[in-house]
Amino acid sequence: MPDKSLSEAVHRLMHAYTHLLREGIRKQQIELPVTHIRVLKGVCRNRKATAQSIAKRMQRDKAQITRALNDLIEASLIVKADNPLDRRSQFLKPTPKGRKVMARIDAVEEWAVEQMTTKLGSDELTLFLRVSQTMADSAEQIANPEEGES
Amino acid sequence: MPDKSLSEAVHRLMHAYTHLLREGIRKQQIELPVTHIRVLKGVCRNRKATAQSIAKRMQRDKAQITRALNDLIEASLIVKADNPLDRRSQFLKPTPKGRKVMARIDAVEEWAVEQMTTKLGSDELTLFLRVSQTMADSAEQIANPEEGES
DNA sequence: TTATATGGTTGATACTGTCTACTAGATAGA
DNA sequence: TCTATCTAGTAGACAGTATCAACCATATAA
Repeated sequence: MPDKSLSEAVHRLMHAYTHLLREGIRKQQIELPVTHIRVLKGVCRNRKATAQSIAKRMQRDKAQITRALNDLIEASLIVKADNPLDRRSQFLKPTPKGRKVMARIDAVEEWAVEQMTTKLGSDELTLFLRVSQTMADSAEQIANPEEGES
Repeated sequence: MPDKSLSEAVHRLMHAYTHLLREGIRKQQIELPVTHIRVLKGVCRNRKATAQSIAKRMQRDKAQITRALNDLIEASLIVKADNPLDRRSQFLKPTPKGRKVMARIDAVEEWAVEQMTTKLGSDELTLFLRVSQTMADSAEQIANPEEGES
């Protein structure tokens, strides 16, 4: 039973992946920490993204999201637009510059994934993804026992 | 091609797992951050563990390890013993108290893994582990292109 | 003996995650 | 309407994680 090693495997994988990603990002001269990149991705992927929706999607504290958004705005990568439905909140959308950076980040990420998966078959990768999702689902259900799913 | 989702999957899994683990640790009234636990594990698992060997095994900065070790010593969970082979370094070993805490941590980790893997077959889990190792290996090879293996 | 390398420590700093309190606006109920 | 309560976003504070550079003591090579 490889119980114990699961913990180490996840940590190691996460660490290795983050490093690889940062390496690629550094080479592309993109000056953003990984979290900011994930937030930017959230903004680019969803029309009508709000701070709240991104926080929910990423399962992160909204304070953290706000700070990342501020940095992204500071860097002119995204802008806020009024949300006519709720004056407390604003829609977020990438600037042209933001889209360009996003495209370069996508390329880097693709490269990183490629580096990591060269030795794997696509069936293995698919199963890996499915298993990760299942495990994350289970873990989240224990942690926040709501969202009845059965 | 589920390229993009690999990144999110790894992040999500890591986050979910860390939370689950911390939840279990908290319930057990163990007052240690996850990194310290991993270091303690390193000390317990290897006779003749040194700061250096643990840093290497965990692929973490030795400064981080030193600080974690200091906290563990402070908490009387481990002790240093002279290393007769090299007076600069010391062997690390758990105290009886440290072993007891380690046992409880093992139980928590087992529980966490169980929670996450109830919906999975052991074959899926095995493959998952193998795939993670392979990906981490590949990523590390890009990042530190040494340890020639071909 | 001198130069260099290594194990470990310390300081500084950046990134990540979380909690609390707060504001401004939304919403439901009396 | 007025009031209580809720929610979106912000700001402060702090813990945890990761990394880099300088340093000391010892080891090792030249």
